[in-house]
Amino acid sequence: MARSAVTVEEPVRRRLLAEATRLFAERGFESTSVQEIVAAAGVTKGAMYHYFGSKDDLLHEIYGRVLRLQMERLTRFADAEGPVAERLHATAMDVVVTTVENLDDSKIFFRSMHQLAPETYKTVRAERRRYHERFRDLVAEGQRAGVFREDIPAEMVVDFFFGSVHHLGTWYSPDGPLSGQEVGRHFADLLLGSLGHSIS
Amino acid sequence: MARSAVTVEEPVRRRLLAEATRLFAERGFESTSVQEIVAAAGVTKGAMYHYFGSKDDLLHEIYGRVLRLQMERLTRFADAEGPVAERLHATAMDVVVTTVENLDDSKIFFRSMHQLAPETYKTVRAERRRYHERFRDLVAEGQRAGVFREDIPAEMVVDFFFGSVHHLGTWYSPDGPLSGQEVGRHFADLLLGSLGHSIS
Amino acid sequence: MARSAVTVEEPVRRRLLAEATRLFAERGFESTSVQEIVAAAGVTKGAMYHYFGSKDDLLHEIYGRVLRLQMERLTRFADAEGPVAERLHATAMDVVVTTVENLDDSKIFFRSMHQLAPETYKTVRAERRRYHERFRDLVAEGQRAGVFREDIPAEMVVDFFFGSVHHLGTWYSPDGPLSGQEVGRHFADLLLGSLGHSIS
Amino acid sequence: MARSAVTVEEPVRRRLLAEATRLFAERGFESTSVQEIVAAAGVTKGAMYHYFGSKDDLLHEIYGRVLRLQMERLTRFADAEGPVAERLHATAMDVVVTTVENLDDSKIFFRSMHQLAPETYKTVRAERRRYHERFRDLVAEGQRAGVFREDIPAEMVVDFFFGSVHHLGTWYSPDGPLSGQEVGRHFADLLLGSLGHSIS
DNA sequence: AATGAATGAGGCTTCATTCAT
DNA sequence: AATGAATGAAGCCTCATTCAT
Repeated sequence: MARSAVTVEEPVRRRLLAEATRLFAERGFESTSVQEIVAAAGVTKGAMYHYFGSKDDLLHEIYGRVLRLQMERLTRFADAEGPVAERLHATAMDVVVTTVENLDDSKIFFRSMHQLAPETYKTVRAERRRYHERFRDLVAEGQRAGVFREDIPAEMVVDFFFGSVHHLGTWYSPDGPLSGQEVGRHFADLLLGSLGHSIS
Repeated sequence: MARSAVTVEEPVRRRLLAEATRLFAERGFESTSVQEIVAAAGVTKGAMYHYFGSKDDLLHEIYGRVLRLQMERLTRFADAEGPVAERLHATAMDVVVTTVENLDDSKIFFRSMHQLAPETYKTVRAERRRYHERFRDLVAEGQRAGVFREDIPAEMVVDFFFGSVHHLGTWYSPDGPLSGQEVGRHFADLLLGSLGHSIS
Repeated sequence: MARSAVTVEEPVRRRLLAEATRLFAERGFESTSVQEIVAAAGVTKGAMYHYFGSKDDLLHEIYGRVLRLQMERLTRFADAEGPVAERLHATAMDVVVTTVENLDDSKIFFRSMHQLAPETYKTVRAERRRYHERFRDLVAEGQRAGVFREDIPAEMVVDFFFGSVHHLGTWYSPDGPLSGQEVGRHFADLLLGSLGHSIS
Repeated sequence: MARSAVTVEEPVRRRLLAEATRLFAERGFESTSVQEIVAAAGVTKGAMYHYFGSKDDLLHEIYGRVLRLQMERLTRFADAEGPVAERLHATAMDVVVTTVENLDDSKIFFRSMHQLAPETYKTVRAERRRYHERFRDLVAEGQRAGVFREDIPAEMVVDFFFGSVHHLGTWYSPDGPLSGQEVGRHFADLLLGSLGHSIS
């Protein structure tokens, strides 16, 4: 079964990550066995340990992918042109849309964070903090510009908002009546409103 | 073995619940072994299985306690006298204060919900829904009264706010600079603000 | 709740033995827990350990009762008057009838014998041997008298017959079409027939 | 690790089945721990659970092997040529010889049947019934042919005889004075005699 | 005569991981 | 690149029994 030498992708590796993500989201990291993952991916344990050093490693890679994606999107929107209120609104919307489009990742994120090895845990926390800081800077920028209320610490506004976003995994369903865009708009409106600014 | 009338020792059952709560919050339900729980409570496994049918049962009882407490507090504040905006503000503050006072319970709540037996899971979801509904009614009442913006579904406002509350377990620390009251005030302000109303 | 000082029976003890017999027959000695027995008898563990030294002791008492009953019946029939063939036939019938009337005892007998403490086990085996020997003597008596074939050791005839009797617990049901008397007659006929003698 | 071509070591699976059979026969299914089985087979528990789904599964496989063997032998003898009385005699002898050659299987059969999962239990009962029916057909054939007495249901004759056979495990010892052949001849003689027919 | 809390040993099973091939 | 047999540690739970009352 010869493969093209050019388009060498690693379907096995990708399948393993995909199934692991799905299963971790569905039943949690601790309640998912390596056996279940490899069975879902249609391979054997040996194959998994060929591509990943451990079950923890799988989780670690998922976190890496999520963090990279989130940061990339956030940066793109936050660094755009335009008034800060509009940028924050657009960014908040995109955060929700991205989360909804990768709901499994979101479900895994906080629920399984503690299962990471201490080293990895620290790295993820730090990366996540940078993510929050970029968002916080946007809020602070608006406060300094006088378009947002200043009596609430920007840091807390961020925790307030991202709490809501993280919670999406608990109630949002793509089969429900609302699209990610719609939820995003509402959430962004609520955020701007809570900052004493109305954009829409 | 007569008991000292003064040092009424904590009953075993209570100690088990307390230690289980602490450990589940600290490292998760799945990552906490029964052995660790009974060791922390200073009893043997047999004693635990005398009081609780299973490890799941322990978790179940914790949920029962949490739900009862939350509902009781919410009802008390929501049913008070006064303008709806003030009642919502006070209720929101109390939700935060209660959560912060029982941060371990909060950490356990969403993270370990999926480990409940399907039957129990349903019961907990239903009870939690009733809780949300009572809060939502307050928001809807204000919308009908014309004091809150009406272009966002009350249901979504509730999910938005409780997401933030649930997230507290992730970042709030009683040793930090802010008291539960302070965070509560900020959160309530943000909530009211997001509804287009300013109370403080 | 004063009791008559005269008719002091011990209903608890009796209930415990009865329920234990039923449960041991139904699911085996090892698969029946003390908890199940006392629950069925409507008492607590403490009560059971008041009357019986151990779970093994319960089993032991059941064996004692069975052995006593069997030996008593066998002796009565074997020692009666009349031709040996008639006595063997009547005895064999009675063995079957008695077994069928106490089918639970029969189910327990061989299945749980190995669970007895070595000491008790020996005693039961010895008592059972005496039982067999009395039956064997009857066969041998008939062989010496020339009414039974002599080319098969009496001992083996006894094992052959009691195997069939013990097996009753596996297939006989009091709700089935045959009474214990009927099965007894057939079995006795088969036994006599196998000895080359026809009585009915 | 190349294998010597001479001492082809018993595969782990086979060793486990062999030791389990021996131990179940010796002390019963419930009183034999998985630990004892794997220790006897010289492997670890993990190895056992690699080959068998559970302790019950081990028992199930033993039953499968026994049933297959019994049916195969019975069919071969029952379907042979010759007068029905001779065929029944030969078959009965072979049943005894086979039982004695696999005495451990026989000891396990009835004693541990109840420990099988309900599903498996039914299957085994059904298979066993087919086995009995083949034997019963032989008896009925002789009755219709007029060579066996007809006043006792063939079904009962079968239960009578197989009771004796099953009981062998209780008293027969390969170290005793009688060979399996000898016991088989006696048992077959007794069976034929009980049917009013003398063959030897 | 009887309770019920508590023990401690042991039972079955799961699981992440390794290793020779 | 991938297999699958095997390990060893750990997990949850059951159970006969004891003991103070």
